[in-house]
This record gives sequence, structure tokens and C-alpha cells, in this order.
Amino acid sequence: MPELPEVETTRTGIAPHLNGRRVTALRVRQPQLRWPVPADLGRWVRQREISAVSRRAKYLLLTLPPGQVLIHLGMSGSLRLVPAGSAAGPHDHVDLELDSGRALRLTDPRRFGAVLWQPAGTVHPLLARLGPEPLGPDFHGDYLYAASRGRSAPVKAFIMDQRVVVGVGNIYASEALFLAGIRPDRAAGRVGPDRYRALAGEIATVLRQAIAQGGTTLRDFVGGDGRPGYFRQALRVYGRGGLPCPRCGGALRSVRVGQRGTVYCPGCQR
DNA sequence: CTAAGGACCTGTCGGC
DNA sequence: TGCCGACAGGTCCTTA
Repeated sequence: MPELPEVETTRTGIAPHLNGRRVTALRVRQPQLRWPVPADLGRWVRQREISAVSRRAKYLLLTLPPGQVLIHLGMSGSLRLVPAGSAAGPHDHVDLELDSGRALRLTDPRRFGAVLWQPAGTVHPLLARLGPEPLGPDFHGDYLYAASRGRSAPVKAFIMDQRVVVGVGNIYASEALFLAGIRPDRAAGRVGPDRYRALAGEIATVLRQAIAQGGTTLRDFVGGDGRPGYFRQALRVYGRGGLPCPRCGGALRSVRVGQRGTVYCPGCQR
């Protein structure tokens, strides 16, 4: 999936085409995503005007007067603007048609994504326990240090926990840990305050740089304009197991940490 | 409370 | 060429 940079890239790509537009129809070809698309979603959004397109964690939020449409891209989801009524492929599950003659189309082969509804004034349960935004003021090394005391889970799993900090997935967790010189399998509670300050800084830096490059495209991610992201060429360790470490030249090691593929440099990361 | 494993679903790739 | 297992950007849910 899309981690935070890909979701943010999607947001900036689609927002100009959605802001101020009226929804003319909702077309759901496959409601069985991570959770079923609410059967009455069309009634909530039809003829309503989209007033904002925002992001919280890896969720996109389309604000209409009575509430917000929540969209999560899961592992393989992407959003594009297409001409309304254009031919749909087998994984084009949802079209949100607009009065501009275009439609926001959700494509998601693995169907781990979600399209949900959050009435105004309520907080959807999925958003209720999210941690701070990594690019916001509440995220810093001292926070990570305090939150990690007594935790024996690997530090990589810790920073990928959306209750700790949102938006960091498997790619950027690996990259930030490399940049901060921390072994991904080290217990979160056994990383000191100075190293957490470095890690918080590297997380923010790598996310910002990836956003500037339009995110990372491994196979199927495209931004709202249909173009891939270009951060892949800047990845230091992710997907590079066995290849030379960009810092010391030693072979990068590929392991599994918390069921997820993980690459690190045994020489540079402690 | 934390941690670990399974579950969801489709596509792709490498090995035999 | 064909089949089979492993793996893929997420994260909730159950179990211990």
C-alpha cells in the first residue's frame, strides 16, 4: 500500500478535481472490500458538494455537508480521475461521479482497501485510536522514547503501529531505521532517547522527501493523475537485500521482523 | 495491557 | 509449459 507519502500524493492529485464539485452518482461494482461499502452511502453523498479533501493517517477524507467519506487504499489501492462512465476493469470497484463529467475511481486488486462513511460530529472507530501525525508538532523523539518504555516488540513493529505514530509502513520504517542506524529487530524498549530523537527526525525527513518525489511505486501505485511515484530510486535498503549498503558497502541483510520483509545493514545498524 | 499469529484477497515471480 | 509456494505498500481480530 500506499503509506503516508503515497496517500498524500493521491490527495494533492485528486483534490483540485474534487473541491467544490457536486457528486452526481455513486457506482459500486464490488462492495466487498476490507469492510463492505455501506449500502446507503450513495444516499448520503448524492447531490452533495465536496468542500474539502484531507488526510488523517493513511485515510483520505472527502468532506460533504452531512459527513465524510473515508477512503483507505489498503495494500494495492489507488485512486484516479477518469471520464465518467468510462469502461471499468475487473478491479475498478467504486466510481464517485462528479458534475464535472469525471469520476473518482477506486482500483484495488487485493480489496484490502475501504470506503466508509463518518457522519458529521462523530469519529469513526477506525480513526479513534490513531497516534500523532509524523509531520505534526506532537511527534518527536522524546514522545517515541516515552511511549516505548517497557516494550519488547521490535522497534520496527513499534513505529509501524498506527497507535504509536501514523503513516509509517514497511518501506519507510525500513528506510528510517537505516538512516538512524538502528537494527529493526532491536526491542523498542532498548533504544535510548538520543537514538529516538534521530529516528523521529529520519522518519519525518524520509516521508517529506518521498512526498516531494510523488511517493514510491513498486508495482501498481499511481497518483491521482495516473503517474507513478519516483522515490523508488532513492530507497537505501528496501528491496535491496544482498546488495551493497550505500554507506559502508557491506551486503545488506534480508530478514523477517514481525512477519514483514525487512532489510538492514548489519554493519551500520545497531 | 502487550505480543504474536492468522485472517482477509489477488497477482506475480522463482523454482522444479 | 505448468504447478506450487512464497511473497507483496495494511491492519484488524483472536488468542495467549
